[in-house]
Amino acid sequence: MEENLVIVESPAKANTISNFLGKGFTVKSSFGHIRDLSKDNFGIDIKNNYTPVYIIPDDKKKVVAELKKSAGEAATIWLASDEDREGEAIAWHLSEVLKLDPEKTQRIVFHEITKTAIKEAIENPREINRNLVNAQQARRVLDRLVGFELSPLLWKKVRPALSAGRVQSVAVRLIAERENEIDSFESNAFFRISAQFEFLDESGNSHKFQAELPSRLKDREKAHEFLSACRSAGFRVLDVTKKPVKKSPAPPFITSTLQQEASRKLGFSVARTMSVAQRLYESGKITYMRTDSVNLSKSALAAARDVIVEEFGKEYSKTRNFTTRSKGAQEAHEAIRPTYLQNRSVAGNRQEQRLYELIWKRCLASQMSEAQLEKTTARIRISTLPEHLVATGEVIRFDGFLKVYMESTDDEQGEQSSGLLPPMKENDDLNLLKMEASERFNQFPPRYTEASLVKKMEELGIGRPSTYAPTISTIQNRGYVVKENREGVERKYCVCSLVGEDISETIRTEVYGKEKSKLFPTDIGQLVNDFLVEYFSNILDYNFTASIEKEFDKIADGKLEWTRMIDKFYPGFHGQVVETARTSQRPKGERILGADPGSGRQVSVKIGRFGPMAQIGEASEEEKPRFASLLKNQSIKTITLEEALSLFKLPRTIGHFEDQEIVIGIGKFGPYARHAGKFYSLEKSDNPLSISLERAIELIDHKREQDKNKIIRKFEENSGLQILNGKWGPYISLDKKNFRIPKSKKAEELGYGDCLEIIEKAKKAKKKKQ
DNA sequence: CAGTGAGCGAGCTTCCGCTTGACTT
Repeated sequence: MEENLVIVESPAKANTISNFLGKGFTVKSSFGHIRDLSKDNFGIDIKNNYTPVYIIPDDKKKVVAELKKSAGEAATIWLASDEDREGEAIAWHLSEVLKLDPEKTQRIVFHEITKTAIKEAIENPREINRNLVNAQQARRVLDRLVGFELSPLLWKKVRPALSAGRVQSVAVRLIAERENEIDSFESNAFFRISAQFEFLDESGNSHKFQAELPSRLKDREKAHEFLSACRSAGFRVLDVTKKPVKKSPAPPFITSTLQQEASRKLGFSVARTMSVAQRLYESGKITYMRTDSVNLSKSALAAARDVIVEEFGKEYSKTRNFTTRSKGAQEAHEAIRPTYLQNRSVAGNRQEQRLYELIWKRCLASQMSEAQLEKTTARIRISTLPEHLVATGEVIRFDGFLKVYMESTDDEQGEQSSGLLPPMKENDDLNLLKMEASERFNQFPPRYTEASLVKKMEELGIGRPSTYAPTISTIQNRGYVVKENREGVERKYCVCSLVGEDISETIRTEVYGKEKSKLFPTDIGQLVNDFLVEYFSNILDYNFTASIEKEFDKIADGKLEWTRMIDKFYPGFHGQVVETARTSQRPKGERILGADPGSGRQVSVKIGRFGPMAQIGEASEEEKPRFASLLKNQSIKTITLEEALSLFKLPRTIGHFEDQEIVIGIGKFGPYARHAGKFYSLEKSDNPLSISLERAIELIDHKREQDKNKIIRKFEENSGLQILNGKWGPYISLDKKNFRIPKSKKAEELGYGDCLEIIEKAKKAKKKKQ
């Protein structure tokens, strides 16, 4: 009989700890929470003082059974879940579900997975903190009440299967409001002056450098005035100042910063980052990847120091302890770092290697010296004008942490780093080579990327390291938000230049507004957001989470009873829901675009039962209205009358191919081309209103080619049986029912009998399950 | 599997945070 059973949350952690503890200890994992609220009747007995009704979900029954068995065989059970609200709740649920004897049960915590930390934890056990558990119950119950009251209201008022919640609805709000800001943004033009100078040093060597006018000029006229005044001017150095600047490294990664940097530097989505990190964690290469703490263990600090001194020298090492700045942080784990800092790279696929290297660099850099820079500023006097031009240069005196890592920013127009300025001094004369006044425009506020949304959510204290990626998936799956690229738009701008005595003007073009992997609200997202903000401004408030977190803290401190807190919130909120259900109009987001030139009837767009649609005429009129769905990339907010009218031109015949006509239309699955009774989906870049016959034929040929490759084998014995190539590899299809091929078998080598055997087995297995 | 947009009513959807595999056509 094993003497000790230790229960942690993650199986990978269980493995590591097991090695530290050795004989006499069995370490098992709970795989996170083992119980949750039932889905029936909120899982809360509201009338009975909000008593939670907990159940063990089906996929956790096996784990629980195993833990029960092990617990029964152990003399002492050590509950070693994380030291935060959720972890404490997990410990409590374990003690309840496993019916643990308090005499035999110990609660322990550790923040880092090292032998000393664990030994220390075992020597200092404590009891389960019921106040902390109650804070978690309050959190859980409140989220359930909000989510399960608001979502059905949306089913009733907007569309089935929608959802709303404390976290996701605020995330959607951020994106919707940013889009509104961009819509109402007015771009102003102005002019910027830049000049290229030549400086001749004492030996007569020529140095060229760039200087700028710090202020903007209002318009083209002012730009011309400025250049004219400079035509016959002399230029002289007014003064040169040098200033040392220090740059410090960023703290090591936590979940949110890892997601941001992997997005900027590697182009990973947040979900990709988390799944690659998970693999690195499971193979023991990095510490836990869902964390909000920037803390590093003592052993990691020592290892970092050793590696830095060895690789770069003593002067590059500077041990630092970072403090966590985000508010809601619970700090149950270390920062994300390599388990062995001496490993600069690891085995694995390309993505794993790149992410690991990023983590290694960031962690190491955090323990390195500041970079020392010298910033030089030269002011240049213009003999004919009171304004000064300014040239700046920056040189690195000591690179420090920059040797391994530089944090990126979300700014798309990065500052151009200027190098060293020429060795000029006060009153030196300069030759003007060229001066330009270039038209610029102020930028609309940036749209969110997945990663910058995570950053914003973290600032607001909304969501947790374990939920950032799933939340972002949810709001996309519900159709509130889409991640898209946008083509930029060409814009002309004016450049006036002064060379010698001549002032000339040219018009150039640039592309602006190009977007890559940005989050856009959909029509339904905007509609739902407007509705929720109107009727539930308290829940959608950006500070809602922060203010209830304060209450949870009071509960955790034993100063507030959790059911009292819920009772202060729920009756009012429930009344709000009932009242909104009774009084609010079904929101349609209708917009009237104008009149149909043909019939004079009203043309409008709105959200219908099946999504955004355009409509000619009104339901009240004698003649029935005509309807057409909007295209995927069109929106109720921005569609024009002309665009709406052209939707009614579908379906249309665009020509003939193989003696049959090709008809373009929009169906259940989007735009299609129909030919000889078969349908061919148009691609995203194809516009159904303007697609050419050639392109449509290309799509048909392509599809035919694909279908040819799809079939791996056919059988004479039965034409309904085929081996096909699918998204997840080969599979067997029998009369449109599909069956998996066991991994041990090769698809090409399967005979008719083999297929039937596989099908029979699959059918039997299915019966058994039921 | 590609034409929908009236209204009714069955029965379904849904939250946030902890964790991983199982599994899809």
